[in-house]
Amino acid sequence: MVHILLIDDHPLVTDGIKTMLATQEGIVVSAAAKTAKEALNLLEQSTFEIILLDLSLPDMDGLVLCSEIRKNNQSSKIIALTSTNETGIITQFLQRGGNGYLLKNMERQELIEAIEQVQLGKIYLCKGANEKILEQYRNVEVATQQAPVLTRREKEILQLLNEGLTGPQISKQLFLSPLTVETHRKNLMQKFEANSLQMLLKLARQQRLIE
Amino acid sequence: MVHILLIDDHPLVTDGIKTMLATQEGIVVSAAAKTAKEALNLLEQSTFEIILLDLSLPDMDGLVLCSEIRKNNQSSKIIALTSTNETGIITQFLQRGGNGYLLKNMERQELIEAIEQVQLGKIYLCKGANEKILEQYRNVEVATQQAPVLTRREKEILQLLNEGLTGPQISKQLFLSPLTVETHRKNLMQKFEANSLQMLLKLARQQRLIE
DNA sequence: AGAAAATTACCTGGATTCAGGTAGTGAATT
DNA sequence: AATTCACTACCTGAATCCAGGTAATTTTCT
Repeated sequence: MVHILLIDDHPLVTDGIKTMLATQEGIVVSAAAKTAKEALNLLEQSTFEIILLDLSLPDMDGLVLCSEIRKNNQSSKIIALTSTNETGIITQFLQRGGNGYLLKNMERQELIEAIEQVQLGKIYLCKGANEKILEQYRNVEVATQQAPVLTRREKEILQLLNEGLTGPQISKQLFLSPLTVETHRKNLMQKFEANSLQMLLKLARQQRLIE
Repeated sequence: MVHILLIDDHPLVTDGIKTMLATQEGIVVSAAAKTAKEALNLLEQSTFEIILLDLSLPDMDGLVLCSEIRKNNQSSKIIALTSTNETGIITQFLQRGGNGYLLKNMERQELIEAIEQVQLGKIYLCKGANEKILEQYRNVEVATQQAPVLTRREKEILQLLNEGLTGPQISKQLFLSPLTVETHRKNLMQKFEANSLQMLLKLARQQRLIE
């Protein structure tokens, strides 16, 4: 049996969802909260496989609540309920460990599909949200030149440079001479035709070699 | 009637797809090419609503061919056919103007669904590809601390630093003393608690203040 | 086995960054 | 009128980066 916690301050929405799921076998709305505080209390007492979370709550930002829930609970699947598709919200929600994103005017069938998908460990986004995410890729300019071929060591050092480490710090981490790290850095910059570390990282990022 | 150009050097695949679509009303495979060269020739002579493109061709990288096709043709919808789901390939394909991404072992139903979706101007990704894209969002850590408040000048300099300019280069561009730029850089690093330029840019990027 | 590529390490010297200050000017706020 | 903030500019000294090399050892490929 899949147990659901419903977090929303609009009775209309909670009633609607309860009705949608009433006839569905294997799924039961076993608790409902009108505020973030209430929800966190409920989560201390019991566990739920699915959490349906309205992102606009009276007492706390829904995104923050999502992070809070994730802090103490890695297993529950969190599905956001919102009224609008906004790229920034969607990406932030995903970053905070959300599993699904639905508009409140969804169909019954979509809700059930979403619950099933996230149960399987997948991410479910409603059509609009999915498209917003994909659109982001369109506006990135294509790297004009070929990405240079890097050796294993070079990739490794590029990675560490990108994490903000300095040459000497890297040399300690990899048990290498600082001079060796510098040689690799120099070769990287030559391959990318960069003349500063920032430029190197910027170019490598454009080629999707890091981050 | 939807006209399809099929670009693939494996007879098995082209035959399979032709068979899949033979019984489908409103869709016809009206040309097939085994190489990129052939494909480009065909595209000079006629236009196609849909282009099914194998990304591993003998004479040209499929991604490059995708860009080539888009250069002279904004209206055709390009659907990639591949054997593997690789994040880098998927994102690059989308950036180069691709519209759909399918694995070669797809079902007939999925192929038709994909063709319909891209015809409507949407992007169709096979399940695996969609998941790869979404996974990317997971690995971005959420900014833990508050973004510091920056002054106008600081934002400006942060921006230029991010573009890969060095302190002295910025000073020339803004008609400032190099020492002044350095002061701003120093203040920025203090505000972000960074101890290197890369770290500063990394943190600022996490806070979505740049890029 | 031999060639090519990768990895390691060093040298020199100039440029830039980093960290710790101080200080004057102008604009906005209280 | 006094204070705060942003912007400007400077000083010192150490650390790091950048650019141009050379060179020995190991790994990888043919």
